[in-house]
Amino acid sequence: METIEKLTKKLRSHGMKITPQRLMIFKVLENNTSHPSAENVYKKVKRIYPSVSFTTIYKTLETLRKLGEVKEFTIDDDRKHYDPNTSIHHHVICSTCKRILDVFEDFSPHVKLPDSLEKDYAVSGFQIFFHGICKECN
Amino acid sequence: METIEKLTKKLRSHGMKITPQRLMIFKVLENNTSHPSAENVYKKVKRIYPSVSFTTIYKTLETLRKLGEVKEFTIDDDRKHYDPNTSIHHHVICSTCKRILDVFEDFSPHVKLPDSLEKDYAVSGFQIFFHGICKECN
DNA sequence: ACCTTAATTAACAATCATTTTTGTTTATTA
DNA sequence: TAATAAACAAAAATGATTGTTAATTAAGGT
Repeated sequence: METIEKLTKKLRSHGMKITPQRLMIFKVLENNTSHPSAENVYKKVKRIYPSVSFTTIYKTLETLRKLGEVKEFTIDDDRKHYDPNTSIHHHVICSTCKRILDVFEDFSPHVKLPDSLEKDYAVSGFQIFFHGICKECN
Repeated sequence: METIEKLTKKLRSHGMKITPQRLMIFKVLENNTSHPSAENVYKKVKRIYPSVSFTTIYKTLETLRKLGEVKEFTIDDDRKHYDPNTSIHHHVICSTCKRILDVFEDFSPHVKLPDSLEKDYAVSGFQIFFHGICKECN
């Protein structure tokens, strides 16, 4: 995701409007490496903007996806997750704590994969997801 | 000038807005063959829209000119006149009553020109103006 | 040249028109 | 049952327009 400044320019250039709701959602996402679901975003935004609606979260995330500012993916359950880092990389979900971690190169140093790696070749939007066990849970 | 309906569409397609002031000015101009000055338009609009400002008249006439909806010309004094008929034609000003009349062909049947025609070859924006005497004044 | 006067334009804050966005409610999907 | 989308009226965002005031331009008169 671009900086919020550039993002607002992008909105303008597309005839879209800059609203406090959107700015809050941008702030929650920027530099966010936790791969939040819509609900995660909703709860965080709600803290500082209590009247925000869930529908607005959905719509804004869809807007960001269309603008190419976030990647959308499904990995653990039936909910969508959002990643403001749009560079090509893969994800590993920890079988124990269910945290989702980024794998940028072969295997990220932050992630410890078990020897008997259970590769799950679910392909979704050119992204491959792995199941593993993270450092903290090992 | 186009019909008001088409004109509003043209405004829209240019990202311009339809305001009551503009609609009044359009109505005053449509099918108007009196070649009004800005002041003429102002006075007519003011009757039904008393709070309208002179500046708005000027700006709207300039807008219409830019959109190619009126022809602007000067003929008698130092004031500009506006003609919603944008087809190519000439104008005759009556030396006596100062009315401006259209000359579409060689000489319009509506205009009686004196034998000793004093042609005034003032060229302004591809229009040629003549001085003559109209039927009523002859 | 200078002064008046009238026509037109410029600057700019306040208002308006219009489209987008929001949020409620209701549907759909899995 | 939970997650997401659709529909639509109400609200907000925003750029265009308006109107006030002040500046400019141009012509004529003294």
